Amino acid sequence: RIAPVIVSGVTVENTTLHNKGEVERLGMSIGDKVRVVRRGDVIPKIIEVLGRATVGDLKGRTHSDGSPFNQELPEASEIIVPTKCPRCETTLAVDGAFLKCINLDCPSRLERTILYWCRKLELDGIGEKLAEQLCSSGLVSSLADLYRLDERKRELLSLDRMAEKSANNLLKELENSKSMTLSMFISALGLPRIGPEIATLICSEVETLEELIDMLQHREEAVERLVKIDRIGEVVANLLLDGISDRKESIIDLYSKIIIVEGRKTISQGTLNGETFCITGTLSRPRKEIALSIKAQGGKVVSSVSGNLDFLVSGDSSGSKMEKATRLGVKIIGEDQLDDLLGGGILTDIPKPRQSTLGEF
DNA sequence: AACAACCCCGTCAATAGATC
DNA sequence: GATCTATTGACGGGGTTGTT
Repeated sequence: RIAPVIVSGVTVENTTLHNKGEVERLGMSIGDKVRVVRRGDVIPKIIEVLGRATVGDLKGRTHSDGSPFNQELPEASEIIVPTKCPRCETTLAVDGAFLKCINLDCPSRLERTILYWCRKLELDGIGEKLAEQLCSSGLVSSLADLYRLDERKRELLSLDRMAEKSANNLLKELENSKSMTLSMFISALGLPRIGPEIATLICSEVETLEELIDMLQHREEAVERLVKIDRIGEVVANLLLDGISDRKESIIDLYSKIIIVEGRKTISQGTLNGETFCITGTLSRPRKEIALSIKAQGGKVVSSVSGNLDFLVSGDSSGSKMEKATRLGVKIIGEDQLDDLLGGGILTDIPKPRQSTLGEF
């Protein structure tokens, strides 16, 4: 945490140091004065230590809402790298540049697992606070427990800021997001390095969870089989198998609570077969909608510009992506041209918006 | 009715590490 | 060595819901 400072228009009070290496590189201590910039005008980053801060440095600082910053200047002291998880006291393990808590039952990890699952499935309504409450109240101690909340509504209602309406919304969200493809299921588990892309690749080879679990029995064969998939190497294969194996019971439990649906095999049907798109700037429709239209035609939507990108779909006031695309010679198109590419399918391919007003009255 | 708490979204770059 | 995936991170605005 830093004393509030205005950087390119916003008040910054928090900024990450990422890992131990970064702290060492900067040679930083608590109580130092630092220079903060915002990468891409968004994420704050400390780029330099400017020596010790003084009381005078803190004069006249305000939070973003205008209220004064009253915190004292902390005594100068070294940053102590933790050796134990601040939450569960488990000894931390070094994982590359990072320190990790390896206790699968660590409450912090459970909360993150829940949040990750919900975000991946676009299950709205569970944020940090609720996740924390669900866990600490004992209502939820595994992902599968989320799907048991309907049986424990009374207890659910006893949580903070949780009354009838919120509870019903939550239960409905849970119910509505029960169906998913196997690759969704796998990627939403949040196993390290197993994201949507890798999960999809795996599902092109392994068709059911049962099959995957059976593979655990013959480890070497399993690795061999997975490594045959293009872009999957030994490391990822082992991470997947370990990840599943470590959580086997709870994954099976969770699996029994949800519904696996067939993935769209027709995914590459369409006019945009295999073309990649990146969307930037302000457009006339929500990004999500545009992305869906593109995908419906077999196109792929990525979040960053690289030399391999086929099209940058650019709206108004697009920033650095535009610049990068120009530099790399990526074709830049507007919404009109995208519509042309989509072949007028644009209106039929997007899912119906929620008809909550007109239809119901 | 006013206020407070919470959640979601949009914004984007920079890592580290894996794979080929 | 080039290219890709996955992940993280901070803030403010806007919407919804709960509480006073």
